[in-house]
Amino acid sequence: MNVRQKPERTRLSAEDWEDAALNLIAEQGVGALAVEALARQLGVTKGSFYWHFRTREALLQAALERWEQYGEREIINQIEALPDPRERLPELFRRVAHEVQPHRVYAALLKALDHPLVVPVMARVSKRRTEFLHVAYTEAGMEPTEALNRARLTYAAYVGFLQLNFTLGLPRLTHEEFDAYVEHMIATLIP
Amino acid sequence: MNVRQKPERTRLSAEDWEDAALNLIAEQGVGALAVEALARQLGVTKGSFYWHFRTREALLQAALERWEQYGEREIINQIEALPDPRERLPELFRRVAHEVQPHRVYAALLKALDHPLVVPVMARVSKRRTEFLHVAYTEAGMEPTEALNRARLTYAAYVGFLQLNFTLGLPRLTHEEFDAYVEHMIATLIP
DNA sequence: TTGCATCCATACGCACGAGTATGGGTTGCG
DNA sequence: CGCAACCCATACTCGTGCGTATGGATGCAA
Repeated sequence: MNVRQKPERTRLSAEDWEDAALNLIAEQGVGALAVEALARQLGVTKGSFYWHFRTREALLQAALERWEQYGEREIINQIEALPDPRERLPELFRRVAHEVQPHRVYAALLKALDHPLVVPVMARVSKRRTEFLHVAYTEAGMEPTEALNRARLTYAAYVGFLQLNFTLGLPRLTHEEFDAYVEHMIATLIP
Repeated sequence: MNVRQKPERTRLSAEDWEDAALNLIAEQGVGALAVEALARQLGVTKGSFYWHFRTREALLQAALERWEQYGEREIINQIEALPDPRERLPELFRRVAHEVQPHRVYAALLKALDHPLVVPVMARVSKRRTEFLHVAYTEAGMEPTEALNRARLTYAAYVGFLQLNFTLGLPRLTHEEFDAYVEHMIATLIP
């Protein structure tokens, strides 16, 4: 029903603008989020935009909220369904490693941590994920204090890898090398 | 009225501009690097700037080169002087953890990885440091392949920690918690 | 069909920051 | 002393991107 492709542009909704904004952020970063550029991409003009949103910041705000809520139902929920707690962490690592697309926005927002609207969102998301890791490590048999530090270390490694390999594109890893790296992470970080 | 209050220096050199640029980058990011803002901070006007540099990009380029060359003689050289290879990695971790200031520019550049001038610099610096870790892990008794992955993991953890705690300011760690985290890193990542 | 809300186009104002033109002041040196 | 080379101030131009004003087009309900 909702056939919204590039050639066939019916009327737009606020959600369409938010999705387009997230795509643009994922590809070119928060700094590249300009209303006229987005309008061109959607096949309309600024007049449309300023009917749906009061300002550019409002769009960013809405897009971030949308992304955060969408992220609620992410891999974490599937992982928690696994019966054996000891299976969860390795499985989490492997899944995260092979789901490339969802991390693009996160990597882009990581580079926009100077923007006031981005900071609280990233703080919440990162906190939530780190806490999940904390619980997972505890359930895997670690004592709480050590589990917390391990969770921080793990998440830092994730974030750093995103920056280095994703954004910086260094080093260029083949599939085999990448898989070996993931297995090395698992062997090193999971007791 | 003597308008020039802060520095005694009445005439500026290109190096003065580059240092000021690096300070501004460390505090407010690459995006905040504006010539008129810098000029105000230095107590002069644009006229001075465009005598020393042809363009804004030229200043950024020069500042990055200056930072990279300054970074050559960093902690790494001191660490290599340690006689016992097994002592080097723990000592490196502890020193890096307590030298806060030199990481500010690196953290800021991490958020500017979409800028064409920043990417090659960061690629070189990160590559150099990772290779140093690779050698260090090898000398500590690891086999080369595992040592390389461990080096990548370690450096990713460093980068991620920078982003999360430095830029995002999360979580707020006390000195004791931070030291405990560092020791946990050492125990986990160093064989 | 009429009337109203929704959605968009066109044309503008305006702030901000990069870069230019040009002249004045300062310093070193013969 | 005097003259360059050097350093900086003032006053512009110009492109870009946000936001506004206003009217036209489209869909839906009565």
